[in-house]
Amino acid sequence: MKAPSNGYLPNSAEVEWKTINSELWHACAGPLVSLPPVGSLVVYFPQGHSEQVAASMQKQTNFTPSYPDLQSKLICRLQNVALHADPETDEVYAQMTLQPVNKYDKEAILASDMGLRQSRQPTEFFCKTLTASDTSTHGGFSVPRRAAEKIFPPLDYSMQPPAQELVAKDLHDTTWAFRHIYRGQPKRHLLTTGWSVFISTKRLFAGDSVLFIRDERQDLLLGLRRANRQQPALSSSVISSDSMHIGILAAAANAAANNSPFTLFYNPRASASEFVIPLAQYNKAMYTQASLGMRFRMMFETEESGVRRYMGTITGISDLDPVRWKGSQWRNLQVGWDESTAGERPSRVSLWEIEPVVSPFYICPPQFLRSKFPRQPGMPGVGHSILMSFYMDI
Amino acid sequence: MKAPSNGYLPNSAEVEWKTINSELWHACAGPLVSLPPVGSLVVYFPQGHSEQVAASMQKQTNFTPSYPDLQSKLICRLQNVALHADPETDEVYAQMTLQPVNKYDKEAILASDMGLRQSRQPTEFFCKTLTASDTSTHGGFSVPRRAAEKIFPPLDYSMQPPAQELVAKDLHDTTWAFRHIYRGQPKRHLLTTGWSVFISTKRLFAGDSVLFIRDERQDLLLGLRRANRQQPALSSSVISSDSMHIGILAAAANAAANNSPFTLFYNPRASASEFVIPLAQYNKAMYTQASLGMRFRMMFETEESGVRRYMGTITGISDLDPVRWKGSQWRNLQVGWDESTAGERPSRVSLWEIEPVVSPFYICPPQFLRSKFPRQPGMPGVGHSILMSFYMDI
DNA sequence: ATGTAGGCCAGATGCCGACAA
DNA sequence: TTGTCGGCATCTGGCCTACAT
Repeated sequence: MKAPSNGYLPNSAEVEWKTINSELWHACAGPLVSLPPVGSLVVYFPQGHSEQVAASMQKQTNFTPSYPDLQSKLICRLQNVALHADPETDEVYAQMTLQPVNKYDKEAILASDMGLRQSRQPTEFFCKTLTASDTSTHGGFSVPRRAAEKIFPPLDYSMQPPAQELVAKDLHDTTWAFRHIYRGQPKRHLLTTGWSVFISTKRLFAGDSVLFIRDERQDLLLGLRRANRQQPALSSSVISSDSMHIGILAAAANAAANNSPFTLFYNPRASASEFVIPLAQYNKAMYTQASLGMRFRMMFETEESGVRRYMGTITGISDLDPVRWKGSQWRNLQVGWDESTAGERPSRVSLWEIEPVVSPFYICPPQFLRSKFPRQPGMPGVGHSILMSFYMDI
Repeated sequence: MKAPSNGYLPNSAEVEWKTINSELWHACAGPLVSLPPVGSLVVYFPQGHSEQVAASMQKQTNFTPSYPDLQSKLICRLQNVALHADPETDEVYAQMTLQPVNKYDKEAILASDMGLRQSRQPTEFFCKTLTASDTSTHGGFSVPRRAAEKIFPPLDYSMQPPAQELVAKDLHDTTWAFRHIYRGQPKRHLLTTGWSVFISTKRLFAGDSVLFIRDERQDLLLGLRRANRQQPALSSSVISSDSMHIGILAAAANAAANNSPFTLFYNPRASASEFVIPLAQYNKAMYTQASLGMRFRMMFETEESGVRRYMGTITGISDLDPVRWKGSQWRNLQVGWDESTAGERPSRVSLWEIEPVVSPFYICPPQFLRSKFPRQPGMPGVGHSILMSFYMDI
């Protein structure tokens, strides 16, 4: 599982090898991001983009593109995944090549059994949101005690003061060196020399996060996640995102019509919700009968790169865009949240994002499920086994 | 012709008003950039992009998109133009909405008579390429004498030393203040206080250019043009440019098939050659019979934002991409240049970029022209009048 | 346990004329 | 005419501890 000279790749058998360190990429992408394995089937929901595009396009040009050939979902085979990081911002993104699949044949089911791959969090890492002091020109970086002891090589505490040089590599294989010192009253771990050039070169500010991970070879890797600063109005995202999204819709429509592959870019930290879903995950969700008042849990990322589940209730089921994407399941569930810090959580979610909280009484009998989701020709009857594994997962 | 509070717009009757200062935008775009007026007909040559896309796509994914419905050119009505500037880089670009036109009807000819609009250079402006001293932290900006006397408000030379504060606005309406002082031995104009923050905030380096223009209200405007630095490999341009270009091809193909409008972005300083050509300019070029050995002139931009013509000879006529865009006229002329500083000038150009150098003996009789470019059904016979105006223009 | 402020020194910033191309 | 350098005053950057939360 080891790539020759650049860390190791969890999915190296399936993911094309790139110079990007895959473990660091996933750490930067966050704990909730899991890319489907190459060769699997995925569901691509174009309206995930359309929603955002329509708003900005209408502002800009009073014109909304329409692609009548494009269904609200598109089942594809994932031909290729490549990991990238923007050299300016270190923003991580993935490039996927998708081949539309027309027939819902047996191969589809087999491939769907490849299932989801959990994105393993690196075993040893920490993530800290930068404070004003961390980013000031006046001083260095204050390392949380547990983090320093877990991740950094142990200091020689017989020295006065204990200190060493740390070397870490970022996603572009650029090397950064820091002086790690343990001093002050009370004693603390600090990064001094080298820290300010890192901060200024990467253009980091208070609120952004840095993460250090230690790989199997004890090498230090250094990633970052920028805070979601509001984009300046009429920014380059007009080009790089809107135009891209329009292009994605057009390319998907074209690819579906011609049975040809197309490429899209997935930026996990820019788009809050997935628009490429592993077919297994989608199928699993389709066995859930969503209903008003249904209780569910959903995972969110914490500031320290962990996950936490919040509970909510389905308050409505309706099309997000009844005109252009009627009957689409993309964010068709309106939800309320138990905890009142509401602004942070979305008011609309999709069925495959949530985990229903079920009591045995709420299990729908299989025959009801089949009547709502009739078995496709050539699709073997796997309802029970999937149903079982589904409940076992919860 | 004046917009209420933000400079004036040369094309204000036709170009939608934006918060971008149009005069400064055109100055930054360069003397050779002229946008066609809204409402006119333009020819869109998709392969201008395809050429670049194919190379990078094959590197990335071993997959070249193909859009069989897309002809090598697409006649469109220009519905809208908006001017923008990237807030990070100040790179100027235009956003155009194009409606494909299927019929080559009379309206097309009338619209084509709207002709080209010359991009007027601002009357009072100067452009200087920054030296190492200009960008060093050690000092300020040395203003060329003629430039300072032409553009800046006159100094009070009775002061010792003569000095004043200059205030200028950039494309984002951000205000910059500089101390303008006339001192030294020999005397010279310098910008001191305020200059270094401008340099560092805009991230300018030796080789980049700044330009000061004075508008009709005597206000100073401040633009910049970055040197063509080589892009870092696998940069964000993979997203913002390649994906965009693919999207443009797909969107154009879709729009042509559905007779619907599409939007594209035109970055005049990134793409060396036009891919949106005013129909009048195209038609005019089509009355030129290109032949091996033909002499021509072509305009290029000088470093100081002027233009100069170089002479060359047509050395070959061949398809740029014989497989996918057979018979396309986009850069189908291979050329040699008279002056031997060859590397700077392209080896392939398109017919509408050049000005043939003709002697009376080389004028083709009209009947020959007609046999090569047969009159379209419904297209009135305007050959002679256009032919005349063409030669008069030279 | 860790964020921020004050002290203090070294090195960078930035204004100047000299000189040369 | 204007690019670069040496001289020099000033200010910021950056390492340290103290103190507060």
